[in-house]
Amino acid sequence: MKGKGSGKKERQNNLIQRVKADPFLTDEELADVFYVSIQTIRLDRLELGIPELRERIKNVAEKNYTKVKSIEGKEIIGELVDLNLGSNGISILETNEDMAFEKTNVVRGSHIFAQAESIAIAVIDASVALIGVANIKYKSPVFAGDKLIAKADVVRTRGNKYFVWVFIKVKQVEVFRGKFILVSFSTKEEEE
Amino acid sequence: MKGKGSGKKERQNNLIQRVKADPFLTDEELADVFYVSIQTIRLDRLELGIPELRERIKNVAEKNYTKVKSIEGKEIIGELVDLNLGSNGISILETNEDMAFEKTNVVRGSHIFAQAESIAIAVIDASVALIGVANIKYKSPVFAGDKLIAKADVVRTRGNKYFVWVFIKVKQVEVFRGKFILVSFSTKEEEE
DNA sequence: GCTAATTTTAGTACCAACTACTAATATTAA
DNA sequence: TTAATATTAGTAGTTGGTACTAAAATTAGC
Repeated sequence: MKGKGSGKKERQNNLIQRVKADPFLTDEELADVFYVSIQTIRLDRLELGIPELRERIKNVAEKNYTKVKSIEGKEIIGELVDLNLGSNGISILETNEDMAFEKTNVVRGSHIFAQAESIAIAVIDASVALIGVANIKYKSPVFAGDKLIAKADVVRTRGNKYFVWVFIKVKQVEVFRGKFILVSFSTKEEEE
Repeated sequence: MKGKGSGKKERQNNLIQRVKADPFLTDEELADVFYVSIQTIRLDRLELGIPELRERIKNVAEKNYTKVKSIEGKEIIGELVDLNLGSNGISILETNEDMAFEKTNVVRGSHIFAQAESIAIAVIDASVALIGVANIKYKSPVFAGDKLIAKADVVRTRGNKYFVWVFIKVKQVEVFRGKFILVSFSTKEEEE
């Protein structure tokens, strides 16, 4: 056996890793990496079902194109399953490992907060709403993959202030509760 | 003049819009859209400095590749500019319109919360930290483009509980304050 | 209306990064 | 040493282009 990690199997395993780590490598570059010919790389890709460079790039572009939008562009975090304006609402958020800390797989608090904030804003019957105060408590850690069910209830309204309670549960177990005081702005035009 | 929005200028303006809206269109498809030849589309792209399909896809892929990571993969939100473990820390977060509500340009509370949570976790000297309770207040709205400066101070430590205050300011004006009670887990191996 | 300028098409050669295929050469195993 | 497996070489064809030349169509100016 030769110096590198020779042998077909090893090379193919490494190839999978390489391509996953950097999908922007051409067959030629990969051939250089593994000290084999382009043809060998192509045979490997064929056997492993790895698409060609352009396909890979396209996949990354397409996946992320919608992904980015759904993360930062969405006005509501989680899926709204029930909503009675001015009264209550329910939203569901499926968590995944991208939302969690690498080491522990525990979902970052901000994602849970985002769902809660989002449903709280959605439930009040005002065009523009902002959080004034929030009093929140994380009761137990949420792990990647957990399905979060958030219930929001408007408990009081006073002028442009709304008091909303939000409870989030995972499999009937409460993992978060928060009291939000939302303030709705009158849409005053352009004030610098 | 013909039916569609004929004229070079109009077509080119529309072309810019089209390509921006969907970067995955080939010259051929664009030619069909505007009822002109492929050559015309290519001249237009040349004049407008619009790169070819593959370049566009690559750009989307590359931009989002790092972008997605920086949004959801990052362990710390904002840039850590000062950190004294167990005592205090400062982070800076540049906001943009992606973080804000479309209508009002007001930055979503969850982003501010995320910065605060993140610096609070960073500042305590424990490998794994989770929020137990947070008592927070948004003092005035933050607009897209504002630079958020977050200061965290550990005010008390009791067993595995840490009490951290976080203040966030925009141009010396306080926009957020929050009291976090963080709980550090002893890294118990694999408990299902 | 007629010429000149502009715009649009057509057509060719060439490129990158492939696929799909055939065939030869190395390497390894029995 | 022969058979099986793995690797390399080489050709033709594909997509979605660039870069270029040249002809045809359209429009503007007078």
